[in-house]
Amino acid sequence: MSERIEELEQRTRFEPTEVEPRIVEQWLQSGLFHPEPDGEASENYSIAIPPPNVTGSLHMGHALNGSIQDALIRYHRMNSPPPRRTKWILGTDHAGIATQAQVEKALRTEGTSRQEIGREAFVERVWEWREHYGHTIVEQFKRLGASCDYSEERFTLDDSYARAVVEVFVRLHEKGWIYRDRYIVNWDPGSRSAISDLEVEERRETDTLYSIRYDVEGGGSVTIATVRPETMLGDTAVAVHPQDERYRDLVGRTAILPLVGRHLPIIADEYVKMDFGTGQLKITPAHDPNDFEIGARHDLDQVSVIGEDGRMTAEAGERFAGLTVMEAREAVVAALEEEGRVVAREEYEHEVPYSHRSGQRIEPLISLQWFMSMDELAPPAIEAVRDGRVKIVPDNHRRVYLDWMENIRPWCISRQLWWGHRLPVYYCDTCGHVNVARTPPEGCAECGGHVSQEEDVLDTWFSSALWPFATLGWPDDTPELKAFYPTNVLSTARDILFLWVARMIMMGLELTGEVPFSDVYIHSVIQAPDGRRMSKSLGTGIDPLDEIAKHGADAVRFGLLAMSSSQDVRYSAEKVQQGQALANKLFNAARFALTRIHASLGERAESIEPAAMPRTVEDRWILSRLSQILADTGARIESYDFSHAALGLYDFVYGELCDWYIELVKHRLPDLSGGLEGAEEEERVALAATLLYVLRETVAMAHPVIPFVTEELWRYLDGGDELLAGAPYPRAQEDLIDLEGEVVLERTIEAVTVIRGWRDSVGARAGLFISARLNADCYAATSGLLARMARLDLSDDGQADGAVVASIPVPCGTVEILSGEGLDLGAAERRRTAAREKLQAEIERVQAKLEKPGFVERAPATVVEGERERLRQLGAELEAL
RNA sequence: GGACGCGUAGCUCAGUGGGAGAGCGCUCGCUUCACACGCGAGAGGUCGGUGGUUCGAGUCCACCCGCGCCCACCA
Repeated sequence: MSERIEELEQRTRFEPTEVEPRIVEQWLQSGLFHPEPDGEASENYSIAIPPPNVTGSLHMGHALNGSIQDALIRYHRMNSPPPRRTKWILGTDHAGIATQAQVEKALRTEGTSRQEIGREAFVERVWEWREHYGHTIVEQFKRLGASCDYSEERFTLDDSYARAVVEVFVRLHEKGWIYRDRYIVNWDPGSRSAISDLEVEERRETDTLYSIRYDVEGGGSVTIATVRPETMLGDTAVAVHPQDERYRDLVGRTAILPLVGRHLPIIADEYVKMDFGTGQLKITPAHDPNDFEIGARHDLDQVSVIGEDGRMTAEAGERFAGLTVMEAREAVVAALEEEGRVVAREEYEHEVPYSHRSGQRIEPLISLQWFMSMDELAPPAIEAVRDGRVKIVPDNHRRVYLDWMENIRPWCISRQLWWGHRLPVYYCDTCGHVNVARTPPEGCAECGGHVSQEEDVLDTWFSSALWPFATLGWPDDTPELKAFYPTNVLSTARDILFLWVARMIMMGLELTGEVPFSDVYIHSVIQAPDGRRMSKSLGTGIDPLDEIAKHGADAVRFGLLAMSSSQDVRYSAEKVQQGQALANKLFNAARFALTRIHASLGERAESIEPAAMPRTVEDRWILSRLSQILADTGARIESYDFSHAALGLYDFVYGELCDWYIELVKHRLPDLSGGLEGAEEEERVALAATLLYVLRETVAMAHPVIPFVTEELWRYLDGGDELLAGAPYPRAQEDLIDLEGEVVLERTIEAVTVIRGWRDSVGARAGLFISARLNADCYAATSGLLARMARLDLSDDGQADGAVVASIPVPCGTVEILSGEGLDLGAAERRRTAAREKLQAEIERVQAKLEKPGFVERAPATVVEGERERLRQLGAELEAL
């Protein structure tokens, strides 16, 4: 036996920690993950990874999406013709707010702050941070076995990427779609920046709803309700509904704002609900998005009483200026109480906006920001999804996408941060002209005066929106772009469908004229085992790297794919264990086959080529099953049905290959002992070739799901130097499908199961005191397999000795169990009775069905005949007992 | 207020209008010469509820109950 096989024989289990680092190294050395940029995108396959935050580390979502994308990439790489140009575009996102927050936190522990060290030093610090922590997650992707193109790692702040960002900004500004405006925005006091609508999260909270009486000039009063009394300081009107009979007389008159004394026009606007509260509404254009709109319609003043620091401004008046919003609320209520203006207060449950980034409560306020209009960008992106150029899987998300896109609003793209792409906007210090330019201008285009660049940076999602093409060298017409753009699929979780996916589609169409990907696959969100959100702060997080260390990357990948579905799922440790078991099982099956073949054929074993050479019914069966699972697995991966792809592999390896096929053929490969006859040797060689063939195809088939164990086994099964990652994906062989062979084997399996059950129930020891007799058909059909599998002294009709203890009907005929010494016949009788009762009940059920009025007339003939046949069979079985 | 989705074995979940499934857990038995990350056997389900369509419903329809999630400008 060769050294290689001897060494393999010693390894009784698959040890991921030993194997994985070695295999990763081989893959990286091979260059297989880096395709040369040749050909057209239509003939190549590519995926752009959703770029993880540069300072992030691998969490369960990355691990799942990594497993999904890698399964797709590996499958398509194996399926593409050499040189297998399949590219998984890799890179990280600078993640403005998140990264800045981390570095700020670090600065705080050093007792300083970004304000203290200044912008330049701060940005310097962030780059250092990035150098230090920015590659962690990429290394972690390697541990998962992700076959990204590591040789070309992108970063959304790289110079070339920044060029793309500036180009886009300038182009869209020239078109008039990017503009500057004073508008009410979601102000996040936590990050001291505006954030987009999508970064706001509504939380249900209970507050006090105050009813406050404002006097009306010339007599009378209005009563308004608010949960935010502090904002009354910024009221500039009171509104009622134009059709509201009760208040018709009030419209046009003037209310007096308590505490402040400001004169508030009483206006009519259809926004006001007549049936809610008093039907009288205070209008605060500077601190409420609705009021802002109403204010615009009626040309009302905007009085900003809350500042960007979350404190009351001077405009709030001396008594309140400088107070926090909450302090101001108390103070305002107290002051109003004093004047006797609070007429009611009640508990009130409502939605309160919070920043998704900082967790702080959003302060809507008016601010000068940059916006991107969606009016021209959205329609083509809607059309692309409507007409199927972009397919969203599963398709129930299609509607969600379309609904959102059809009601899309301008996007606030400026952020008051330091970490990110600074807007390519240069304000003239002299004339105030706004210069927008690809390169910093020498001076103002209007007056030649000195210019200063905009302080704000762009929303991170602005640069992310360009990801599929900016990573490939756009705006230049590079070979990479030609070879890999558009990409094939974008795989992500639901939560960034609008934030990112929709924007990529819009930007892709506008800037490249093509959809950035043809499929969007929306995968599950993995929750903690108890159903809560998986999060570090809740303590519900499970670290995928811990799981990889414990169970191996194959196990984690298998588990994640197996548990994923079209909806959110709870993390299942069992599925990971199942994956670990599968990797080990496959390893041992291959190990056994290889060592047994060598033991059985000696030198000859070295020269056996894997090939389908069926000699027996079980050979025909496994080849047939193999061909079908090959077709199924490919189809499942292509249709993003990863769960069934993974579980189907498990079922095949366990339920068919190992439990039955290998068990069935063991005896045909006895240890090399005594002389080998020529014919006998040829039979063994044929079996060895078939067994190796089945294993090789199985291993290759499973590679996209469990790449490590399969790559490890490949060198034993293929014989060449080629890595499995670069080998062709096995194809289903139509001519090996053999339904007749399958039927015979399934019958055999049923018979064996029955006999084993008997032996188990009577407590007989293996092979002792029990034998069985088959009728002739049954015996012939199974070619004696039954005997070996059931470890019985088995004979065909009338040949075995002993009294008949039981006749067991199996699909191919009847098995008679013959007694021997030591049988517990009482147990046998009990079992027989139970079986009889079960059969009787089943017969009655089927009879009732057949006798039911209308069944015979209306049900399809095949169904009726099937039921009758079943009844006959059940009757025969009962008879036999 | 709208949209989408989910209630199937103790747990996590598959399930195509015609005989209720898997993994794990549980019980019993196996140191059977690949694998105890293993092998064999078994227990355990009024398929959330009520109606309807159908010869036939876990599957289709309606309503109800419970749960999740997304969108949304009612103070």
